[in-house]
Amino acid sequence: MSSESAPDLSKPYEPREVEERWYAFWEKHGVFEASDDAADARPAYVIPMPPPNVTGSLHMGHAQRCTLEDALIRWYRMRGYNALWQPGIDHAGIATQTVVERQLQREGKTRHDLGRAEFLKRVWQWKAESGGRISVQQRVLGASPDWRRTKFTMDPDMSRAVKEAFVRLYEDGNMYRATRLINWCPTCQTALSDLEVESEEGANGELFEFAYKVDGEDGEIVVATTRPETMLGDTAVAVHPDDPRYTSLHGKFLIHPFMDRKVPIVTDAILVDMKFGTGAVKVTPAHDFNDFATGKRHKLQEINIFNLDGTLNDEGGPFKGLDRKRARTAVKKALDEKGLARGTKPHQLTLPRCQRSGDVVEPMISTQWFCKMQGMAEAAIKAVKDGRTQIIPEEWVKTYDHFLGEIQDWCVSRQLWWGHQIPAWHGPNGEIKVARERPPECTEEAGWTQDPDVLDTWFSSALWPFATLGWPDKTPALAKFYPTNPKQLSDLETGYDILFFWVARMMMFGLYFMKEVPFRRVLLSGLIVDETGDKMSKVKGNVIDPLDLIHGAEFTEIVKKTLPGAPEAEAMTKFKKAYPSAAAMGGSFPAFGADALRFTLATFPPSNKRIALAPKRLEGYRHFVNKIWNATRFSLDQVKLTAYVENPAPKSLYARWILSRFSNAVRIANGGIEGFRIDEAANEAYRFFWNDLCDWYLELTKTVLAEGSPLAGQADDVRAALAYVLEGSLRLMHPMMPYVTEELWQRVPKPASRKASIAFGPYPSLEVEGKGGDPAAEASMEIVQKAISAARTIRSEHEISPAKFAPVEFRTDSDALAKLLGEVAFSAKTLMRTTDLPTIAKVGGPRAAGTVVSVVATDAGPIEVLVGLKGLVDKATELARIEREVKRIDKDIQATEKKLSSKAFVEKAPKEVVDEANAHLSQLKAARARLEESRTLADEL
RNA sequence: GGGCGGGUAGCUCAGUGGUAGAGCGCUGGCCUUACAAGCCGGAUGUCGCAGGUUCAAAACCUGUCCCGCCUACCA
Repeated sequence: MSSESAPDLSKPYEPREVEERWYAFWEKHGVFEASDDAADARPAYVIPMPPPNVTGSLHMGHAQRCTLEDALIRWYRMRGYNALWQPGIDHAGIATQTVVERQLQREGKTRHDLGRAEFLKRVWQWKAESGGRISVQQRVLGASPDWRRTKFTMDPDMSRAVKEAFVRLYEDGNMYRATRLINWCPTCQTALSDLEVESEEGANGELFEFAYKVDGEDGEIVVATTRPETMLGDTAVAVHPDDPRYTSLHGKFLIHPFMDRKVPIVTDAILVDMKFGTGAVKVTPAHDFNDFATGKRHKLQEINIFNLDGTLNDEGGPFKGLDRKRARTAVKKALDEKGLARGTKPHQLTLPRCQRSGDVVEPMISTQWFCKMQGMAEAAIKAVKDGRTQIIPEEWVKTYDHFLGEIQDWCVSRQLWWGHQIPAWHGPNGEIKVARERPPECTEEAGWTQDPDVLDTWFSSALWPFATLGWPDKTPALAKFYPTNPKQLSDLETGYDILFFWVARMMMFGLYFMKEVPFRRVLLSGLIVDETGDKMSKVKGNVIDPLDLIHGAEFTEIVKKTLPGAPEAEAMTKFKKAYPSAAAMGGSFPAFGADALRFTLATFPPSNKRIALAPKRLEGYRHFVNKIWNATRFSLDQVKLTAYVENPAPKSLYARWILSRFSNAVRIANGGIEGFRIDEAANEAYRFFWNDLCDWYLELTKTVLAEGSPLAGQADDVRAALAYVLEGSLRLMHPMMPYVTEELWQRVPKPASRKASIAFGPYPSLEVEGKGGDPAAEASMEIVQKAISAARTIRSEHEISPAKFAPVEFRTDSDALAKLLGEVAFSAKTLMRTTDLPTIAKVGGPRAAGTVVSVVATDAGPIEVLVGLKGLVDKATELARIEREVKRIDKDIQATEKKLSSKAFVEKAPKEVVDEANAHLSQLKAARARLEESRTLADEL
């Protein structure tokens, strides 16, 4: 790295150039590469990356995945693991097909005009041109997967795995074809799995009532429905067997008003709730899940009234050709004209909608492929119960168990063209053969055709953890990275929203095909929402592109993307409403940089289900990045760090203290990342670096290194510790902030044993950096900090200008404390801004006129911090302050006395709690006495 | 309807039995020569509500209200 290309440290941190440069460097040095080599003795660790959709472009969810997974993978890598982050892209069946169909639409064509083969060519062409843009964007975030191993779920080897899996399931009797009621999306024209149906709650609908006339006699039965058009497919009306209102009608028939058929009255205690509505239910077995079951119980006819596009077919009689919505109106009108309508009531209903198209899903009878789930689900539940896979946070275990406990068979076939075509061949006489390759006897000439359907996108996703490693072949990668023994670490990190879609299915298939769980831990995190807590969606215009946060963007540019086509003013209003803190930033986002974005995303605990993205928060962490930048500059330029000292063993307090604080930070950070509490690691790094290192240590360093400092003898200690801690801090933060840490780490003094990149580690460890806790140094420094803070507070409260210097005195009866304060007096002088070195005296001596006292309680006894106010502060202000103080203390005294007067407390509470309370009380009383004294002294101001 | 989670400072959230915390915001003072993207101070809470257990509850128990999310076929 030539120094010419590196940015000038004296300027504020500019992320973009730095980020691009280091990413290229990492790729060049093969930082991300994992090894399959059986001879490689390093322990293995793997994270299968949730493959983003090929149609996708980077959104905040991806940024969150990248951040958390990259932090984990870098941490393991730095600790010497053979760490594989397996990247990939998902072919995203429906989504991709829709995109390309829309493209065709603009050319005035449909996929049917092209034919299957041509259409698929177009999709592949599209994929080659615009698919996978996302992996470029992931690089911007600093993601470090082993790109050489990128898999696309439609790659030939993935297809082979899919076929293998399907055939094995079929051969084992777990994949079967059946005709039953399934969820059908008329827009996508395909079957859907239960999971792909979303229910929209609280839609305002109505309950329409109408009458069926009884056949052969007077009388009628009134039924209620939210979907009047389905009455065209009614093949029964059900009543409760015990309902006295209808006893006389049992076994009789009703006249269908539009169709030439009689509708039987059946009794069914399962379907019918006597108390609801009229107690009579119309039964449409072909278009309602309950009715379907009822139909099976009573052997009712199943009449499908819809075409695949949702229009009425021949069974719709006079209404044939109408779509569902218009048919509803027409049927109601026709019933009314026949005098059968019996009014409507408002009714709240939940609409099942297709996850992709948003169209209302229609239950249809259809022949599909199903995968048996129950056995696999039980195994998957057991694996978590056994602890073979741990779900973190644990609260999700219940949800996981609940879902798998009630799971239905998985409808895996889709009537699409884009996807893995089902490896089954249909013969001329209805025979079916399932095979890895077309069986030789199943020729087209002999009338055999391959099943036209493709598999649910999630089918290939479910094979991801082992298919990407070469399964069904026994590859070295599979042996090394699939966690067949508990020592092979493997984590699956993702949003909880795909726990069922993906995680549970991987668990089931992993156990089924590999006989062992696909990962040792499942790490679930929350969903990123806008600043007001709303889900990000195109409609709401609140989607933020992570790249705009990283590189900066004008709001006018952003809103063109959030609500394309909408008037700018409207889009801007929505955007600013969704992000109030952005609105306060003016007209644009500055370039926050990838590190700031990552750090922000890293600070949310996984228990946080909704992560509100506040641009203001990013700003705070951008400041932090800059703080690191400046602190490093100061260390290099001012402190003149040139040498690195391994295992420093300083004698002086400050150096001992910062090493101890650092070791504490190292322990917390390691514990945090290990337990998937990256937020704890990030917060501790932030706190340590800013508060301990910058606010205290670097300030103290200045006093040690000041010209003519009596502390000059500590200079070597202080420098050695700083070099050690600074280099270590950068490594500590690298998993969360890869770029700035690399940029700075390259410049700081470091041991010769370090490799070319900070990414190679080592990560600060419990054994090295984390072992040096120094409780004595921490205790001493705490006292010093408290004493200095006390003086500062007094100065501030009395509004003594920093330009003016005040006399300060420390008083203590403890020799140890006196010694300590004597040692740090010179530093304290600067930090408290006093004219002369603070004097050290015994408690109880005479106090100068106009002196205010603050007491710092320590284990070795109290330290009184005396600040002379004479000539600096006016008397009235001082007296008023004393009054306020007296009031506060009196209140505290009362409360404490009351507590101590309680017999129960004194007798039952642990001794140390009682002692503490007593100590507290005596301190309060002493403080009270000093205040009285101060009042007298104030008179002399 | 069932399940899960949450209600703590203005905001976003930590905090699972011992004197209420952080960041941001607010506020007073400082251009103290690394950083004003900064430094030194300060204020702020009936810890949703009501009971209970306990010497002691934000935390544990019961009830209740509100808010999310997941799930379900009330016609």
